[in-house]
Amino acid sequence: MSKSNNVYKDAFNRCLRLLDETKSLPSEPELGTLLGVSRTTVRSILSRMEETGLIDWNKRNKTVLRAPKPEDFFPEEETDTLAEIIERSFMRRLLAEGAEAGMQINELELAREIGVGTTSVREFLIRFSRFGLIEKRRNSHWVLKGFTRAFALELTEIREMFELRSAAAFAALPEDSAVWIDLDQLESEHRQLASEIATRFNEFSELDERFHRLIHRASHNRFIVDFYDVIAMIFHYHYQWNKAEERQRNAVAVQEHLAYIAALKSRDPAKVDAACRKHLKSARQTLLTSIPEGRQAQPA
Amino acid sequence: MSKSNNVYKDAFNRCLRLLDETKSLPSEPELGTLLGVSRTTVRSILSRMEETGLIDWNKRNKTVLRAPKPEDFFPEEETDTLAEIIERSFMRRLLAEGAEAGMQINELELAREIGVGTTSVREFLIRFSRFGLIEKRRNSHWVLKGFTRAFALELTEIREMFELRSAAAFAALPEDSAVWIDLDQLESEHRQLASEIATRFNEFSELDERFHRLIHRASHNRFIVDFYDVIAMIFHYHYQWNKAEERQRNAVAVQEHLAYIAALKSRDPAKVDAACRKHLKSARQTLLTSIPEGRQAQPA
DNA sequence: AAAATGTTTTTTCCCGATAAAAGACATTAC
DNA sequence: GTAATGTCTTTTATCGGGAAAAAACATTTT
Repeated sequence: MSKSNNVYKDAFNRCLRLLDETKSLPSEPELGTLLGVSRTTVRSILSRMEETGLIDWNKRNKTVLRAPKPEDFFPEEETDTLAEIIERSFMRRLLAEGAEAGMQINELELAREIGVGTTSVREFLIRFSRFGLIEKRRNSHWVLKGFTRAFALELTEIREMFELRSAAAFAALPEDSAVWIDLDQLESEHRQLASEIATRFNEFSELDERFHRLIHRASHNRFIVDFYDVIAMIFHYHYQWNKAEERQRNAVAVQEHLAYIAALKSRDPAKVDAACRKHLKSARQTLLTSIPEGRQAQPA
Repeated sequence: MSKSNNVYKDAFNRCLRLLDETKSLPSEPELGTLLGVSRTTVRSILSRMEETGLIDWNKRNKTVLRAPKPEDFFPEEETDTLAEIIERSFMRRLLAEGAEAGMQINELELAREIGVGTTSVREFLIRFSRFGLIEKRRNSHWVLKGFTRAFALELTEIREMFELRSAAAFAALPEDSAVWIDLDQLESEHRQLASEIATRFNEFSELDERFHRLIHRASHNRFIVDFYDVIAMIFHYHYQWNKAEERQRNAVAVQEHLAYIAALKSRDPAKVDAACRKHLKSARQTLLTSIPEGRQAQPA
C-alpha cells in the first residue's frame, strides 16, 4: 500500500454534503474545481456514488437518488493526509512532559511509532524545521530545541516587528481597496462572537487567524506572510494543550481586536500603532504565562 | 547504488592534507572530531591509506610513509553531497534565461535530468521552498515564483529590518563580550583585503557573509539568524551569475564595512544606525540593478 | 466549436530495501 | 581505570517500484 487514497475519501465526503443541496450534480470539470481535485478523482467519486445508489450517472446526467446517510461517509480518520497524521503525533510528543531541549529525534523510531515510512517522516521534519524548534546534525539525527521561554520570546519579537509594519501598511491602503470590505466582514463576525462569547469562545482561534492573516497580507511581503505560519502552528497546538483561562483570554482578545479594527478604520497611524501594540503585548503575555517555568533549554 | 560515499571521499581528501603536516596521525576518535565524521569513516580512510602505501597502520601507530600525490585524491566532483549537486543544477536552471515566474517545476523531470532519485529532489525542493522562490500546489507540481524585482524588494525589506535591529543589539553588548574580539579580527581582515583589493576582490563574498552573520547573531533570535541563509543563498548564486562591476562593487562595500565596524566600536546608536543604513542601501541598490528589467512576475 | 465525457499517459506520494555512515558495546592497551 | 581499538547494531541517505492522483489526449455530445 504505497499511497493512501485520502484525497478521494475526503473529496467524497465533501461531495456527499453537496448532495443535500441539489437534485443533480454539475459537470465533471466543475465538480473538480469545486472540490479542489482532478477529474480522475471526481470520476472515482461518481463511480462509488452510483454503486451505492446515491446517484444515477449517465454521461452528463447525474441525478441524485437519495439523501446521504451517515454510513455513506468515510470515517474521518481516513481522510487525513499523512503529513497531518505525522504532525499530530509529533506535536503530541513535543508538547508532552519530558520533551526536553537537546533531546535527539530518531526518524526510524518516529516512523515505526506512527506506522509510516521513513521518507514521509523525513519530509515532515524538513518542512517542520523552519519553525525553529528542531535542527539537523549533518548525516546524523535531529535535535529538539524545545518549546522554551526563549523560543516564545524570539517568536513574539519577530511577530511584533512584522505585525506593526503590516498594520501601518494596512492603514495606508487606499479607500477603494478590497481589504476594507474584508475588514468590515471580520468586524461584524467579531461583534457577533463578542455577544455570544460565553458559549462560542472556542471559535475565537479560527477568527483570530483570519484577522491576523488579513493584516499581514497588507505588507505585500512573502516572508512576513509566510512567517504567520509559524505563529499559527504554535498557537494551534499550544492552545490545544493549554486550555487554562481560555474563555477569559478569548473574551479579552475579541475586545482588543475590535479596538484594533476601529484604529485601522480611523487610518490614524498613531492609533493603529497603539492598538496593535496593546493587543500584541497581551498575546505575548498569554503565551509566556502558559509556558511552564521548568522548560528551559539545556546547554548543548 | 543507494547511497554514495561522498562523506568518506571528502574526509579522505581532507585527511590527505593533514599528512603533509605530521609524521604520524592521532587516535581514531581524535581524527573523527577533526574531520567531522564518525570513527567508522575514519577507519575506512585509514584502511585505504594503508592499502595505497600512504601510512603504516598498526593499532595506535599510524606512521606517515610518504607525502600524498595528486592522484591519491578523489576527484572533487565525487566529494559533493547530493544536495549540493541538486542545488547547483536547480539554480543554474533558475537563473538561466527563460525561467519565468509561473513556470511549473516537475520533480520527475528534474530527477531524470540530474540523474538522481525523486526522493532527493523532493527533499531538496521542500528545503528550498523556505527561500520564497517556489511554492507547492497540493498533490501537484511546484510553481516557480521567479527571481523578480518584487522578490528582491521583499527580501531586502526584511534584511534591513533585521540587520538594523541586530546592529543596535550588537552595539549594546557589554565591553567584555567575545564579539568585540571577533569584530577586531574581522576589521583587520577587511583592512588587509582593502589594501589588496585590486587582486583579491573576489574574496570579499566570504568575508561579507562572516561579517553579517556575526552581526545577526547579536540579535539572539533564531529567526533572524536563520533568515541570513536566504540572503546568503541569493547573494551566492546571484553574484556567481552576475559579475558586472564586481571589483568596483566590492571595493565600495569593503569601505562601507569599515565605516560600519567603526560605528559599532563607537557604540553610539545613532552612528551605528547611519552606517548600517548606508551599507544596506547600497547593497540593495546593487542587487536591484543587477536584475534584468524584463524579469517580472506573470499573473498566476 | 465549445464543452463535456472517455481513455491513456505522466507525475506525485509513499513504501520497502540496501549501502553508507553513525553509534553502541566489547575488548584490549597503556 | 581511562582511552584507545575491534566488532556489532542502528540509523541515515537514497533508490526503485507501485498505487493514487493529476494531466494530457481523443472522442463524443450539444
